[in-house]
Amino acid sequence: MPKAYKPIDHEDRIRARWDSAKAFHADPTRVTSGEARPYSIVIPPPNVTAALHLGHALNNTLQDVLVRAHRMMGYETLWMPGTDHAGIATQAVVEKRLRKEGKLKGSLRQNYSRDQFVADTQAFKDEYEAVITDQLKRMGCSCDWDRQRFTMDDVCARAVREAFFRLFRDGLIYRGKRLVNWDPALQTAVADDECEDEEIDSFFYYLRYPLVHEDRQKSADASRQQAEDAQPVTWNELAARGYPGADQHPAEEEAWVTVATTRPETYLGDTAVAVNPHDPRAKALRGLFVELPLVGRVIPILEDSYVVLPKAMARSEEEANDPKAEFATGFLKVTPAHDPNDYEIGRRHSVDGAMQEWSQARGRAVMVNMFAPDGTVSDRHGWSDVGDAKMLVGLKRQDARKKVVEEFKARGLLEATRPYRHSVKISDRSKAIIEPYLSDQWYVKVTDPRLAESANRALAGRHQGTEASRHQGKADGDGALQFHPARYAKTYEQWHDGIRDWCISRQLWWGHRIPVWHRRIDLATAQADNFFTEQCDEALEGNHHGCYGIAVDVATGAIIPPGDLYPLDSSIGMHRLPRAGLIDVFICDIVETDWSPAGFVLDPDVLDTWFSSALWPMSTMGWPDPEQAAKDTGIRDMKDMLAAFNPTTTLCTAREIITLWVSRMVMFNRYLMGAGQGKGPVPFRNVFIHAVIQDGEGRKMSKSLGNGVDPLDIIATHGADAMRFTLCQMATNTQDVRLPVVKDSATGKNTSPKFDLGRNFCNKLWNAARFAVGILTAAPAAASRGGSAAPVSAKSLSLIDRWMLSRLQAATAEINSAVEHFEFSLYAQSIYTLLWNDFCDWYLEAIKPTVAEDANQRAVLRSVLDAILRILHPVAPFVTEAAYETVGTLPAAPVAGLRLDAPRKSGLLATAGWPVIDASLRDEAAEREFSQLQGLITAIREVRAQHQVAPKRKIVLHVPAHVAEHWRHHAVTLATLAGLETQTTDAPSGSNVVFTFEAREYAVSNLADAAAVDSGAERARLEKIIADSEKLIAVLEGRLANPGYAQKAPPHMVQQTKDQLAKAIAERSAAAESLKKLGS
RNA sequence: GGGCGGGUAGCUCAGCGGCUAGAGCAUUCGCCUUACACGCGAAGGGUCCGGGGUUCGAAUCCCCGCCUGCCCA
Repeated sequence: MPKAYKPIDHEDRIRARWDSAKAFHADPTRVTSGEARPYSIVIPPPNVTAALHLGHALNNTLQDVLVRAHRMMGYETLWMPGTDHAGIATQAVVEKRLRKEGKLKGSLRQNYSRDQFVADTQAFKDEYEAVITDQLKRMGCSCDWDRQRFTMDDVCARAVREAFFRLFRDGLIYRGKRLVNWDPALQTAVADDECEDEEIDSFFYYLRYPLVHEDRQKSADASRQQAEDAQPVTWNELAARGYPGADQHPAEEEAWVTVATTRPETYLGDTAVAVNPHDPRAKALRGLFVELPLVGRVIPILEDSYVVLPKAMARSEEEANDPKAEFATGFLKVTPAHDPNDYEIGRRHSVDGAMQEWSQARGRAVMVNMFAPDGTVSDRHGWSDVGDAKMLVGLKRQDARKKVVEEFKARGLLEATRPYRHSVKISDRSKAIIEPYLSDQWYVKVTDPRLAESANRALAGRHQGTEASRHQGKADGDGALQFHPARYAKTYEQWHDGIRDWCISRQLWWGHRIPVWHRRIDLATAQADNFFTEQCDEALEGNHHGCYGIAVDVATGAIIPPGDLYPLDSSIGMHRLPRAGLIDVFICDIVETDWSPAGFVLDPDVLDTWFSSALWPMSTMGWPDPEQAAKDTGIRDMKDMLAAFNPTTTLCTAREIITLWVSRMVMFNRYLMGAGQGKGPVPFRNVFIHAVIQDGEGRKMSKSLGNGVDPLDIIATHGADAMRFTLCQMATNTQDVRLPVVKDSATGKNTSPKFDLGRNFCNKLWNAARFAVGILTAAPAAASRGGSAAPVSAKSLSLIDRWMLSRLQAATAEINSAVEHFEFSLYAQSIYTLLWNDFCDWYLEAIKPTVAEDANQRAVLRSVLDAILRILHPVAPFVTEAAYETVGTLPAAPVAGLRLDAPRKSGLLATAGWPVIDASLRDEAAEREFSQLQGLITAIREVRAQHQVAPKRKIVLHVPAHVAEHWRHHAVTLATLAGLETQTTDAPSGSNVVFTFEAREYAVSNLADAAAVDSGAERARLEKIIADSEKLIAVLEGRLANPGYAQKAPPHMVQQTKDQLAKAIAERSAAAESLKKLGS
């Protein structure tokens, strides 16, 4: 074995051995046959948008630790790998790339073919999927690579279509016109989590809207000419109506109200002005209208308590302290199609009251959409009464804003402009400002109890009310889900309590096409238009395989049952003529029928990426048709995967994913699997949420900050194991962990000094193994390979060997518990202490003089080293496997109580048995005795260091006569580790140093050739001992002097304190005695 | 606004009712002691954020405050 462990010399070779042995291939039949218990994890599929970063490295390292440990523990272990198509992210990246390459100019939709774009993106995906897979392999991830999936491959696509179909059929997917977050650059709806809030410096604009009377009679039949119909209201009249402050204005002039807005351009879409009912001006305004300048639209004034009262009118301190009160005028322009709050106001008031009356009387829309999908002002998407505002049409939002402000100013209607800092929503992908936009979208009705409520019922600990409910629950998958750390269950639960329906359509090209065909038809002409084909009838009646249709009344939005649509007249055996009216017919088709000959159009949109991700624990295992999946992939045992591995054991992910992904997987798995209807099994029993890695300043690692660390750079410089060990060591149960980032001056790449820890540790292991191999090669542990020698019994072993086995037993127990409880940092800490401090610093040093002669000791050395390699393997798979290539060939002599099962595949450590160590090997007496020995050795070393005794010099230890017999048993160890020539009970003659150990006086002599002993240093040393003892004595005496202590503290505590005090006093007097001698 | 973390040695973190509060890195001193200088031996270094309370006893539990980070609206 070479002197230093160089990862680069081993990692590729080791990986190739694992691959060729199919060491990580999971066999579902071993589970279904009952031969082995399952352990399974599905990888959170990385986006194919970019290479993996350090967060992925952490996430995947932790999964691999779990997976490797359980594989060794004998579970049939599956780690399912794969990647995610990441719709919007990937589309944005590819679009940007095409522009950079000059292949795309202007609008993607108008200047590029959809098929070509999908092909380009597919190529991009192939490229990055390969990069990602390579990265995972380099990290040592023990995934079942033969089963790798992609969220858009055939198997997963079938799952998506089937899930959509079932949800659609069961009424859990619907289409609706709602206000969504619209990205005008990418021209698609985006989810809240695809946006960020950003503070910007902007303005509040104060716009005056002239008050008018509406001329009902004329307007009813001539709404286009409202401008002329409306009659101005004067201040005089307002004063007469009791409007406070109206008399401050010239009596005959036209009156107005002032609205405050940060987005003046949206006034084109205003359909009301709202005032708080508690506003003293409200009453005087009842029945009045305002007229929008330029547009000429006359809109009602309505009362809604959502409106913030101006500070001066605040009725409570709370209202006065509302930062908006500072800027409010008390009048709110209501733009339902372009603001979420206004949308709600619009909805509230279009049910009854002023707005309903207004909209019905005039046939006006409450929602006026004045933007095109690209964010320019448009009169073609729901805005018709343009009037004199024609000049604004076609302008971008910013330009429109300028123009509107200018026009108001020119008319004396701009009252003021005040600087205001507020936050706006920015699209993550395009950085465009999000526009609330009214559009037709598909929704999953997650608010249905069969989904959201089912997800919460899955939580463990929720159903502890009654024995019956708990019992009943388990069978359903209720109560089967557990979070680690447990506090995250709250996040999950609260999310479902406040959940809103999930918008699943995206106006993108990259993704799963929504499998719905649409046709709008007038029932009056339906028969003539050949609408009622047999196929169509069957779809609407739900009789056509793989097709399910619904008809929606365009006017009311209500679903029309097929029976109502064209009732069958049984007397003549034919359909009667259908009723009249416009209907929308939607046919969900997952057998890929071409409905275009029947006049249908396939929905152009794709599904939100999370829709396919939500099916991941099912789709990767062949749902809904495992037999077909087996045929498609050529993997025969694919048909058994669901039965063997779903529910999976654990999902390993980050915090923000709880709402995005965890929730949806639970809902879908429970709805679509097993008993279904929300009563099916959970997709995983445990959710482990790990920390987020930040840089040294507590900032997120990001490309724009340039503070990211590339896992491949660390693997290149430190090795995969070093990276993994360090990441594990950092993985505590807190929310985030910091990793100081520095730029390597040689390479210019980001790295962190923390990774040295892992590298040093791997090298330490390598050298310990190398040393042991040297010893065991010279003199094997057992006479012959595979010899039937009886196991070495701990009873026949030396103290040092019993101590080592005891330490190994304790550490293994600690690690077993750490694995079970997701305590990765503790795992790393335990193995570090075991290997470095116990095994290397003490055990290997202590056995040097004896191991060549002691076959039993060699048996222990061989076994302990083997066990260490095994328990370290999940964290550092490469270096342990590499060491095992040699260690595994050494003849072994078994140690009683320590079971080390042979590897299952090709002699690979990765498939070897996890050490099973009998509790009887725990030897507390040996630990106590050895720790005392360590104490004396340390005390001697301290004196040596203090007196600058040459490291190679052998010194003489003078021990008190009554403990001489005791230390004689440890003479060899003492001599080796403390550098003794001999130990004696004789008093030192000549130059020497006296020291105390366990309150007894010892001495060392022969420290130097010259007789000089530095009495100053010795004095300082003793004085420090005295000072420390005194500090301790004061503390302990104080504790005992406290009357409550003796009475209330447990007796063993009191006794312990007394013992400590006695010891401290003895320590102090011994040191004082020595000091006195030194002084004389 | 609601929820959840963190504040302990110069740095990164353990400890979460009772060890004179620990580890790694960094620092200082001495060593190329034939496994390892990616190493060995030794040392120095802390009003455990502040203030109250509970308790015989608080870094640890409770309350208030300050700072800091994240998630969801």
